[in-house]
Amino acid sequence: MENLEIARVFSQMADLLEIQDANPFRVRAYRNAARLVDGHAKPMRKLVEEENDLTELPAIGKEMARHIHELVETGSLSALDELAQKIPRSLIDVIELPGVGPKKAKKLWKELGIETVDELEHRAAAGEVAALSGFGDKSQQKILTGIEQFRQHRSRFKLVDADRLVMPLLEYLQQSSEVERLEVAGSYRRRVETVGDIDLLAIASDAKAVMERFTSYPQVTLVQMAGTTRGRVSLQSGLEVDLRILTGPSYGAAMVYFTGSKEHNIKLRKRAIEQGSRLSEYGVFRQAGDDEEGSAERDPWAGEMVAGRTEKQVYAAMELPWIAPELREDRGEVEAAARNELPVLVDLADMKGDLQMHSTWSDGKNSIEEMVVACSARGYEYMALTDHSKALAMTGGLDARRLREQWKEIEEIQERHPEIRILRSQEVDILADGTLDLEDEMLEELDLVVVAVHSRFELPAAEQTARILAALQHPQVDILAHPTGRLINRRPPFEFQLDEVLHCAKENGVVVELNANPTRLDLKDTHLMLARELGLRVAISTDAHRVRDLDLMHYGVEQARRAWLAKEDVVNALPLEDFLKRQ
DNA sequence: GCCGTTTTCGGCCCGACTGTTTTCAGTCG
Repeated sequence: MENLEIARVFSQMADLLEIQDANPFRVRAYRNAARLVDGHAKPMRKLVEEENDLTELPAIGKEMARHIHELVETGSLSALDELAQKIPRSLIDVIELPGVGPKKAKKLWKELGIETVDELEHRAAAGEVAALSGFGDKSQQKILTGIEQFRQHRSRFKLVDADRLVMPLLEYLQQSSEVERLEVAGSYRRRVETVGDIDLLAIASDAKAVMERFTSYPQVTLVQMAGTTRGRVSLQSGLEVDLRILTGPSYGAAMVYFTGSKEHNIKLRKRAIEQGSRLSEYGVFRQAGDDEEGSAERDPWAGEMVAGRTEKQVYAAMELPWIAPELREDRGEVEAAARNELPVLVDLADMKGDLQMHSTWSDGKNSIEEMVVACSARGYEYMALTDHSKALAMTGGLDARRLREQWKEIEEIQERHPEIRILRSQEVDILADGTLDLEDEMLEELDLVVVAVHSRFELPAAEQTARILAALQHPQVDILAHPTGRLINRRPPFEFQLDEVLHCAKENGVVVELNANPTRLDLKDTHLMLARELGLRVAISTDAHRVRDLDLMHYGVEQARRAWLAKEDVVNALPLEDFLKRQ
């Protein structure tokens, strides 16, 4: 059983426990464990095999460790099965619906016998839900609308798609003279590879007017809420957008709060409490002289406000340096900040070259010279031309003869463009048996050998792993491209042992790629963190198939930042001289 | 269920909005 599946079991436990009205902290423990397991680069299966003490992991105690052992060894969890005897598992889908949480799901089930989304839809359509106490016409309608949306848009939005949807909305809002400041926060600002919704923050001279403009954006299909400081709408695309309107003195605190992650916020708030303060989206408040436990008065402005206007001030009030949004995942960044040991993250401006791109020689849309001119215009010192190898016939992959022809053209173009070094390269297919799709004598003449899997994704994990390991041990190989083969929201990674591959890459001096294409982002952040711990270097490459794809580099850099990578960790942040010397 | 510079017990983040409420619970982020 893989980490993702173990994580799923833990979230199901959490959901069912919540419906059962269990201790909310017990519920959270399962959610924390799910998150840890999902984000852990090394398979739990492996940790169990190697007889590691799982309770060493954060969020994993005795009980969770037992659960993981059971899941790895039997493929199921008796605790979940027992719980599912009492509460139907299908209610998990029901609590995903907007406006329905554990309490209401339980009520629907106990009083109307509803166990599934389908049943809920029928009964709501028949008007039976509105008759239930605690529900009403509006709740019933919201449930029906929610079910419709639930069916249409089940997956999260790729960051690049969110970018395309957010830009015009920002432009629309900024046309209003009442908007003084407007920014996107949330997972979008943390540059998470996919986003569930969009969080906007604004300072406005007239909050009501701005909220009205927001809810009347032409793309809005549903206004979920529209208060004086907070609104939420759904767009035609299915994307949900939150708008929070606030005042200057709280802007920085709200940015922190709304940027998240939730786990990062919780860590910060705990720190504030330890220091005798309180952190909310309004600011950092020094708690007024321990006025009795019973200060049940829920005044968000209670105490002396010590920070709030800028993020920097908020962090400083907690004796921390400012933390880059990409790091705010509670993966040790608060602790590192407290020790003043935050990494200096790689930046787009650090990039000195692009190490994967295609031309019309295979499946690219632009000529070599067009790509060269474009790379040069981006200030790069070098670039690698990596057209496909012959096994990928559909892309017009190059055999040895055509590759030699291509080198002649490269030579001519190189003479016309001395300002940039054109590296002779190829994206060589790793064949099913682990051999490479180009003769050794040709490989030796290349400046850079990039290898990748493009076929037989369905091989059993052991074979797939062996295949890649064999390729990495070839002495000419420099870079392993898009190592997991995943396409976000479209194709899962193929099954193999990533940690073994990373170790092997380390031993053989192979660099792993971070493919910057926003549909790939492969390796992903947690994998890259593991690579970094192993001391592997990373190549951030666009895999451009046309000139404009070269501009996708920033998605790769953002992902690298999420993995704590500094420019020293990135080979194509090296100046040309050093890059050439590295091998 | 997890966790520990005061702790192996007793904590565990904070607030807005909605709907159906005669004063607030539930949901959400």
